[in-house]
Amino acid sequence: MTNRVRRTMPLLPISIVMQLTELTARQIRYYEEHELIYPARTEGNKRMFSLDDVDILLEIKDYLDQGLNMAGIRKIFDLGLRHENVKVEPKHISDEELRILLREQLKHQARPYELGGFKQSDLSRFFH
DNA sequence: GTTCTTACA
DNA sequence: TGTAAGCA
Repeated sequence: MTNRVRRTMPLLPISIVMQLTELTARQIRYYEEHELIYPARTEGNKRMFSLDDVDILLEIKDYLDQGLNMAGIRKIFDLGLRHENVKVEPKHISDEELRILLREQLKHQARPYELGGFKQSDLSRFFH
């Protein structure tokens, strides 16, 4: 079984995802509504989330903590700035790729300081 | 008991 | 976003 299948396989009910991400059911459904995640459905119409979904939700939570609203988050995803992690095996990452990854990581970790004190309304200006 | 949709504050 | 109603 490929890793991709493992990550995209719908396995988790919303209750588990809530604990894993510390997001409310309302929020999780809201992000699905905005097409940031695409959970599968059971015969009984229950949502089933994949590990990829959880990963994306955790990333969304990061942006939320940084004060971004839906508009800002959507912009980041649409722009393809998403941290599409673990897509490559660590062994196959070249030194150059590793430098780029670390640079991106530092860039994002630095964001809280750069944006400290700003309110959601302020931040949204950069994503309108 | 849990999740779903819809709707209101 | 939280919460409540009415279902499945």
